[in-house]
This record gives sequence, structure tokens and C-alpha cells, in this order.
Amino acid sequence: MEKEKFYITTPIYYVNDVPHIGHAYTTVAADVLARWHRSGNDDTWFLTGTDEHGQKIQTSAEARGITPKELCDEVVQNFQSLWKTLNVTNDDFIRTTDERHEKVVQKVFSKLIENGDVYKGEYEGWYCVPCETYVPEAQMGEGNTCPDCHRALTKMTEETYFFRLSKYAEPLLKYYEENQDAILPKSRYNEIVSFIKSGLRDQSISRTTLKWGIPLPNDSKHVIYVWFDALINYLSAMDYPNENGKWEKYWPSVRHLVGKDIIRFHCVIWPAMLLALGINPPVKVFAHGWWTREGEKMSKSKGNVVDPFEMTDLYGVDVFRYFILREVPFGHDGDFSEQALVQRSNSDLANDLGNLLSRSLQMIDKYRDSKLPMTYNATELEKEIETMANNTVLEMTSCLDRFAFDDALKSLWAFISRNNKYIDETQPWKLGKEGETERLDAVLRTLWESLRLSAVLLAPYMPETASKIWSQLGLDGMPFDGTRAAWKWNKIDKPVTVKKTDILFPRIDLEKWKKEKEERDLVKKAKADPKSLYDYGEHEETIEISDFNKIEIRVALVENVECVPKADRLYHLSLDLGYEKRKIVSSIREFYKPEELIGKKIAVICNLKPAKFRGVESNGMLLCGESPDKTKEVISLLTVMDDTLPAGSRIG
RNA sequence: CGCGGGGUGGAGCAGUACGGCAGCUCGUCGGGCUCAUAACCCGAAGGUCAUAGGUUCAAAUCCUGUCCCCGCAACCA
Repeated sequence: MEKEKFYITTPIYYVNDVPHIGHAYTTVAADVLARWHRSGNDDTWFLTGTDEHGQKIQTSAEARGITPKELCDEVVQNFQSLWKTLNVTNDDFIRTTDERHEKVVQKVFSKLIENGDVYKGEYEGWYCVPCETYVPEAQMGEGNTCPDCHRALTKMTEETYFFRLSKYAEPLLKYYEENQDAILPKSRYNEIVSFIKSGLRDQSISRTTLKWGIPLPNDSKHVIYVWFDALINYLSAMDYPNENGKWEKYWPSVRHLVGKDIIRFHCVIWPAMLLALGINPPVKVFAHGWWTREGEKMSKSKGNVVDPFEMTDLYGVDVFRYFILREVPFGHDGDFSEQALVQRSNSDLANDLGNLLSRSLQMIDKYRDSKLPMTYNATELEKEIETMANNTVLEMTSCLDRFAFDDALKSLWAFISRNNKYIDETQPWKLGKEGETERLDAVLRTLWESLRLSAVLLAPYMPETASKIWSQLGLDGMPFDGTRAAWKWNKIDKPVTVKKTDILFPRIDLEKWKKEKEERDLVKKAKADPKSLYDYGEHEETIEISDFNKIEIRVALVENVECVPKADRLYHLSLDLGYEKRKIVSSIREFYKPEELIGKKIAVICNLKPAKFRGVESNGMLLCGESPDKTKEVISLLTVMDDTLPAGSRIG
């Protein structure tokens, strides 16, 4: 039987960007789909890559005194190493500076010139010379000024090639009418359809204002506009337009995963280009949502961009992969909160999955000497678990068909929870102690089987975790074998010895975690802005000398120090002022031991109004300095070093 | 009249295309268990679904108005 085809793409990322969670999100999602389809034995192709032309690259390269290509060769590694870190299994990586790509783009351009869908014309618009950019009228400031630099704009006319997009409005509407699920989610479909209905303008697809791009085959003054260039990657990486190229085989099954910001390119311009080339528009474009960070929009200037390298370092690749796909319904906007990630790690991964593995294996160890029971008699309860297992496979498949990663995982977790409950229902520890071996075998084998299947189903999302479970279950190889056989219940019939090793996901102590995070944030802030570590505070208003003289500061000898009951930071100090004794309360317990204080001469404000702390009256206040360094709290008492000043001396 | 998303128990969210008992996770409280990572299992409390009106046997869901929050505004990738 012919295998089903599955071609999945991510956008090609603008190579000059620093990889962030948005890039990771799309690519991990695509990776899960690719892994899922491969393990379901589909003929799968997964493409990602980088977009390397355009003004920004040219400018950055110039600033560093290297060629644009040299810059690209360097920064493309940021992405390639991220995909490696995230265990992304792309089959190909296309760069728009690849020769294979540039040739195809030129061919496409020539073909569209030939059939009249590209023509030469003039673009007229308001141009900001210092910023080197056109400003759309809607964005212009008062008196035709640039919204960025506020300088006057000039009206410019430029020769450019246009793509006849307007011609394809009707064909596109027809296509979308006939293919209602070509754009997902539905809200995006509606958005695109109404956008097309509002009218399409021909698109300028060439530039004469920059050099760093693919030159037109027929007119070397121009380079091709980056978007026109970039979209073609989905075909150029697949040997288009060669006969029997990969594109012929895979194109009918293509699925583009994109962020919601670029759907117009993928659902309007790109399908129109394809129609102009005589190729069917993409069968599915799925637009996912955006992440915010702790409720705020991410931006470089705020410095709150989620760094996927940092997250995987801190929490592990699989936890990160799990979190971004589980936390938010794919297609919705979501919030990335590190605390939410930690809580998911604790509750879903440690408590539910990790603990299920741990307790199940422990009992196979204890009551069966680590040997998996080979056969068992299933009661209604075991049959129920088996039915649920089979349904879980079906549900997860149908969820992934509609890109519902979160629902797929929910479904798997319902199964995992069912198994935790099953342990409670059957009480295998009791069976073990009472020697009910037959019943015990059924329970242990069922649990093991559930875990095996869970590993298989989880593998596309959490490949490392699945492998760990696999080997702890005593199995060789990987949790998927490229056939659907692994998805079947009770497939293994050879002897197995389980190997319980380390805990899958150690629980993270929330309180400890919060403290560590605070410190991390401070260090991060310090890197970005070293001064931020120090808080020198604001100056007070200027005062008269008479104001200062109101404050009566005297030297006091510390005679004794006691702790204030039920207060962990407070000391009760007995002082000798020469002319009198008095007692004050001070919160310096975490900084000084009593013996370090007794016998010292310190500075005390004596005319401060008495106050009560934890029921203890304080008659004054000692003076100490506090470091402005926010990373560590340090204080130092003001003391009188020598014996020239007796207790009671006034300081001023 | 620019476009879009959102307002649902203490927190975070699903449910809205096609109206039908208001659901999930976390937290709280009570109980069970002792195989397990203080984990697991059961139960309970807690919401007039932003708001005003309309359609309907029936509205979180459909229609109309209002208030509030957040993005985006198409030669910037």
C-alpha cells in the first residue's frame, strides 16, 4: 500500500533575529507533527530554514565591515544550534542564499514575466531618506513626517516590478469557498476572506534601493523583494520545477505552520503566486498565536524576551517542549510564565507521569523481582484500561489532525491519571503481601503496558523522556519503530526485566525556586545594565543645621543582647549611656551575633519617640549603614573605635 | 464609523462556528491510602459567565447597545 505523505514546514526565519520562543514554538510544533507522522509510518518531510536577504542584513553587515553572506553564515548557526538543542528533526534546512534557491526564484520570476503576471511599473510613495524606508499614509505623522524620526518625508517615484495580485482575488475566494479548512483556525480564515473581499492591490516585488537580494534575471538594477523570494523556499527546497522532484510527491500534502502575523503572505500572496505558476495552493495553513511574557508583550527594549536556550538549560528540553504545547491551545495567544512552567512540571510531569512510573516499577521490583509478568487474566477493570488505551491513540490522532497539541496531551494525561487511580483501586501492595499472585500479575502487567504505550505516544512531544521511560521499562531500542505496531496494546511478548533508575522529573521546590529566580533576574539585569545592581536612592531635601541638631545622637556601650521572643530578626539591646541605662530593639539579628555586639560602643539616636516591636518597647535607634548593592544585603554598625569618647558623648 | 483578540469560582484558562445540566488545571478545606517524587485516590466549598436590553421552551454561546483590557494597522521583516 502506498504510504500517506506528510509535508510540514515552518516559516524560514529572518536570520538576523536572535532566536526566541516564537521561533522555537513553531518549530517544535512542526517537529511534533513530523515525529508523530513518522512514527505512524507516513512518508514525512519536514522543512525549516532561514531567510537571509534584505536591508537589515545589508546594514548590519556593513556596520561590522563584513559581507552580508559572511554575516549570514555566522548567524545562521544561532538557529541551527537551537534546533539541535531542542531535538528538532528537520529533514532539510534551506537558506535563501543557497544556490538551489536563488536559481528557482529567478526561474519563477521569469515564468511570471512570461505569462504576464509580473509587469514593470512605478511605485509612488512617501519616503524617509534617513530611515531609507517608505511610510504608508496611515502611519505618517502630522505634516507628512516620519513616525520614527519625525523628519519630513519626500514623495518618491521608483521603478519597480509588480505581481498582478489583483487578478487572483476571485480565484482565491473560489478556492477558499471550496476549501473551508485550508486556513486554520476558522477565525483566521474569516479574516483572510474578508481581507480579500476588501480588494487586492498588485504587489511591488522588486527593489532598486538595496543590493542584498536575488538579482532579477532580466534587469540587474533590481533585486527581488524579500517576501517574494522567501515564500518560494517551500518549493525550491523540494527541487521545483524538476520533474519527479520531491515537490511533486509532497506538495499535495503540504502544511504550513506560521505565526498569525504572517498569514497574509501565506494565505493571499503565496497562494496567488502558486496559482500563477499553475500549482495548487497549500492544502493547509495553520496560524498559531503569540506569546506574552508574564502578561506583557515581549520586546527587545523591555528585555523580557524568552530565551529558549536559557529555558532548556534551566528546566530541560522536554519540559520546555511540553510546556509550550500543553499550556495554550494552539492558535490562541498565550502567556509564558516561568512559574506556570514550574507548576506544570511539578503537577503533570513529576506527580502524574514520573510518579506513576516510579511507583509501578517499584512494585514490579519488590513483588516480582523486576521480572515483567508474561501473561495475566484480565478482569473488567483491565479491559476498561485497555479500551481507554486504544481510545487514547485514536483521540490523539484526531487532535493532531486539527493541530490541537494541548488536547492531544490532555487526552494522554487522562489516561495516565486513570492508571494512577487504577493503582488505588487494585491496591497491588496488598495483593503482594497477601500472596494473590494471579491478580497481582494482571495489575503489574497492565501498568507496565500503560507506561509502554504512554512512552510511545509521548515520544513525539518529549523524545528524551520517552526514551528514558523505555529503558526503565526494560526495553531496547526506541519508543517508536516506524510502524503502527507500537501503538497496539500488549504487543511485547518476550521476557522483560525492568530497570528502575533515576527519578524522571524531580519536584521543584517553589519557595526555593522563587529565591533562585530573583537572583537570576538580578544577575541578568546587571548584565544588561550594571548600574541597576546598585540602588543609591534619592537625595532628601536640603535641611537647616537646626533641623539636624534636633537629632540627638550619642555614644552607647552595648552591655547585653537578648533575642526578642517570636521574632527572628529582632534583638533587645541593653545600653549604657553613662548618665543612664536604656534598652532598644533593633533588627540586626541576621547580621551580628550577640558576642559581636557586647562591649562595642555604638551610635544611638536617643530622642526618638519610643515604639513597640512584638510587644517590646524600644527607646531609641542605633545607626548603621546599608550597602546599595541589591544582590546581597549587607549592613555595618557605626561604632566608636577608640576610648577617647566615653558612653553618653554627643555626636554631631 | 480602521482591523482583530479578550473580560467565565481565589489564580490561570477551556467551552461560543452548530443554543441544551458551567468545565479543566492550580490553590483552599475535609477524608482515604502507605506502592510512590510530602507524591496518589475520593469528596466538598466557591461563579447572577464585564454590563444593559432583545430573540427563544431554553443563551456563556445568537442579535443590539455600553464599559474596560490587549495587540495590529498591509513596500518593517
